[in-house]
Amino acid sequence: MVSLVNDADAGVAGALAHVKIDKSAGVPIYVQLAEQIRLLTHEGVLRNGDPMPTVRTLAVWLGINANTVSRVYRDLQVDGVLRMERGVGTFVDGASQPMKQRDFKALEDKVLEVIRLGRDAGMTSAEVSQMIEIRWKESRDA
Amino acid sequence: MVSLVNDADAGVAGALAHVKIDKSAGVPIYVQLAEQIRLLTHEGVLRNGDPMPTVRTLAVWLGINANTVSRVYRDLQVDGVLRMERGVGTFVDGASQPMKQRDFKALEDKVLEVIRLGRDAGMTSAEVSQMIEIRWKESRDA
Amino acid sequence: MVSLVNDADAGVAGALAHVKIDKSAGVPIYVQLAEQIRLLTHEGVLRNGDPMPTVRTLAVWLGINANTVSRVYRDLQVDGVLRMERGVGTFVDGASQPMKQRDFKALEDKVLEVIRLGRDAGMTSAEVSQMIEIRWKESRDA
Amino acid sequence: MVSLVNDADAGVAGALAHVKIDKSAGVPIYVQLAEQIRLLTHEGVLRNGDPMPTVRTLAVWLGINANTVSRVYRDLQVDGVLRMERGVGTFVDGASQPMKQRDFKALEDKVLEVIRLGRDAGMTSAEVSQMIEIRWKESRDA
DNA sequence: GTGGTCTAGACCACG
DNA sequence: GTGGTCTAGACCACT
Repeated sequence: MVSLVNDADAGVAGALAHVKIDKSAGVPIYVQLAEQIRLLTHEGVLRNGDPMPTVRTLAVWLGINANTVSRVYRDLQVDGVLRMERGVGTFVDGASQPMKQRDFKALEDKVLEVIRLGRDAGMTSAEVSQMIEIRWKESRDA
Repeated sequence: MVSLVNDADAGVAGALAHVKIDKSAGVPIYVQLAEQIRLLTHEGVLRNGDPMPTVRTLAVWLGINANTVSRVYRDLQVDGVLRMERGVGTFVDGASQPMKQRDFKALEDKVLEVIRLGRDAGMTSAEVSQMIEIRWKESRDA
Repeated sequence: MVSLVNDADAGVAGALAHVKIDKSAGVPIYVQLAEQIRLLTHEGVLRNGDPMPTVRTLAVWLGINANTVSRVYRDLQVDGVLRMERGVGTFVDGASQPMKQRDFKALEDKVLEVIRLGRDAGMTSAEVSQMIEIRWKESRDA
Repeated sequence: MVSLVNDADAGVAGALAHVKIDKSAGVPIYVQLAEQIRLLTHEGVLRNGDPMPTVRTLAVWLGINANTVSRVYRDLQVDGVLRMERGVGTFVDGASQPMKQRDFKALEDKVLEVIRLGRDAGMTSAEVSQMIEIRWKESRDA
């Protein structure tokens, strides 16, 4: 399962294979991609120093435009998550510490339970996401 | 400053007080509102036959444009969640069965745990929402 | 000299008339525009609350693409200089205090002297700008 | 780790020590370098006949790519500022007369005043540079 | 009619 | 071959 496209791409081919873009979702593509990359750093799949695929390569992989990927990389660079070197490539840089594996597992388990409960009740994923957003803000303000 | 203009508005004032709109979120306002209304029907706060506030009233409450509320009502009517009666008002109609209270409580508990774990790891709410979306699709396709 | 294009545009037509874009300069267009807008806020020509021209209008005025203007507005919003309201328009927002008129006059006078001395010596404007950049960093690090 | 590989490098080591490259500036590296070399000729630090460092040496000193230095040397040769002799080296050649020391001092003083005033007003160096560019063109056209 | 997103594609700066 | 900028133009979200 080793990709031989080029060294940079091979490094994270597996990691970024998990990225899924829903073009018909209400959420803009660049937000989906940015948040999923952030998520992979928390998950520990992407770690500081790891090379990211080139803008064009990732665009092809995801079936989106290179400019869109470029915007995401730029936004994440401003945020300190990525570092772009002109003529060289893009690298994971200031990613926050990855979660401990058991913490991430715990989070994932809860997420799957939320999904099961929500789906059983006939909810949509957007509905559950909204529930997260609302409660997130409430508990922050509380 | 409680509005007593008509019974419809008074009827669900409490219920819709929980709706929160984030204008700066990536998610469009009309999606936020629609999904939150859906959520309230699952929660049992909005039940079949309940009168909804008028388009204008809700727009004022939420500080958003009346056209946006109008669109949401229209979408939810197409979806069978609301029923608009010309000259009379808008009512909750084909809402799915509300969840059993203990089921909703269980869901809410899991959601709060997800929020706690995610926030502890330094995640954003959008990041967790993306995690929900991704895992939702994966478990559906599995 | 009052422009009657529309209220928003009229408000700053005079102010933004000073903006000059050099498409063949080494400096990217979006940097030129962003810095010149910033400059106008320091100069006091653009003040908090002032409406900016629409993205498309300014693009036409400057003979550049709307996406380029859009990027500038977005960057300045992130920086807190502008505030964009969807469907409404863009406004000057968190601009720092404009300079006192005599301070600005003093700055402008010095700038004109620098230009005169540089030009007399056969320098290019880019050369003088580099001199500014170098000395700026040196005096900051000192 | 002072290089003594050849006399050319040693000759201007001090002069070129003042060159500063900002990789994250909006201005392309090759423009920064070219203008700074030009500036050093006006300043009188680099004089006709002076040997320049080899392309590779300067690239290492500045931490930039040799191709970039090479391009600058080529551009400056076309411009008549440098002369490249195959197999021998690169020399300052058609540089304009260096400024009289007191003139340069006057320019430098004004520049420092501009920097002080601009910084006090909360400006960025790019903002001041834009001011120079704009006023430069205006006073040229006037 | 506002800003926002996305695309396709050209050309440039840099290594 | 990398990222960066810019353009032209379509379509969408929102007021």
